[in-house]
Amino acid sequence: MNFTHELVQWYLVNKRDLPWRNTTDAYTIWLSEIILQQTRVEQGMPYFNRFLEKYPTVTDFAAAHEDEVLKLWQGLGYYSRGRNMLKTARLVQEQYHGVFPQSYEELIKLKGIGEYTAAAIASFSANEVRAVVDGNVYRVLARYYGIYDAINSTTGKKLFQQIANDLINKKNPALHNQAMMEFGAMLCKPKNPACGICPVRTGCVAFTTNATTALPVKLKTVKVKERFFNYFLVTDGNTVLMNKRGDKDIWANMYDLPMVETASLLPPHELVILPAVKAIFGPEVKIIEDTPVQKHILTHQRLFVRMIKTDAPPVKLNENWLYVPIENLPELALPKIIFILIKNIFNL
DNA sequence: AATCCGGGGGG
DNA sequence: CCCCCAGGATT
Repeated sequence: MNFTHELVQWYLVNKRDLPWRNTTDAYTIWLSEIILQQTRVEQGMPYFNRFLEKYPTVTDFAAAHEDEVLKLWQGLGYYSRGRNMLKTARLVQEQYHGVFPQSYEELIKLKGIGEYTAAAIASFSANEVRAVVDGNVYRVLARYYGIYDAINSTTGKKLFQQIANDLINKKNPALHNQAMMEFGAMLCKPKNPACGICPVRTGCVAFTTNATTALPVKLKTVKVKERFFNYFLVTDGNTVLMNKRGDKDIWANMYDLPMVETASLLPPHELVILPAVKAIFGPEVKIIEDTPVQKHILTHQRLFVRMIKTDAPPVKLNENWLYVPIENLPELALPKIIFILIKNIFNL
């Protein structure tokens, strides 16, 4: 038996029972694939179930409001996935009359669908012969063939895609793709791969040359920026002043609070004399409470977040600000760190 | 080609 | 602390 045939045999015995594997409905598969981008199966699973329950068809999804989608997406991260899903659902409703495309050529045109996702939906829903290359496949191929080209270089990506294209089983591409990914996720793991029980280890270059920890090769990690978010809690006990974020920075179109960003961590008494703060609250800002600074880690940023409670209403309201009744706070899509702060303050 | 976009889990 | 996760869009 050859390499890929062995992996399929391994898959048939060892596969997990995942809900999106029991359907060929392109909409359902699309839902799962977007949710699972850069996301572990265990983390995405509850979101998949909630989305499918709330939006059983793409027509239901297309009728949603963006605030509602982002709320449902809350906590999962990479929120552009949710925003792009709504755009795509509406386009599918309008231009495809609610019938989700199944062909790679149509899928690749849609927002939020790249090479991997188009190949995944096309193969799983219609058995189109398209090889998926995700993080698992990169790792399996790099190790088995001993490929040291970086998986995040342009030439590396093309090389791995080409190899995957050459390997794919034309009789059953869906099964082949599932097997490649599941094998990478369950056995040929990033750390401590289970080489001892691997059915293809004798043909694996990484195993026979003791190079599993060195493969795959990935180019430099980007440096992390530190940012300092000083939030202001303005509340009269009934409402809270909230801010709807713009579409440029992190957490696009989600809700947080009025905030002044500083280049370093300032003590409260230095913070309140900043021009940016005075422009909002006037010359005198009374600090009622100051929460401990919390560190919040993102992929490219380290956030230092604090919240200062004041009783004085702002002298000048930003156009993106609105007073929200406290009982309505659970309806807003909040970034994780804001959700935690709000929850602690109002015991929600 | 580089950079940005979250949050969680494992070692 | 560092790396990775069923990646994609933007510049």
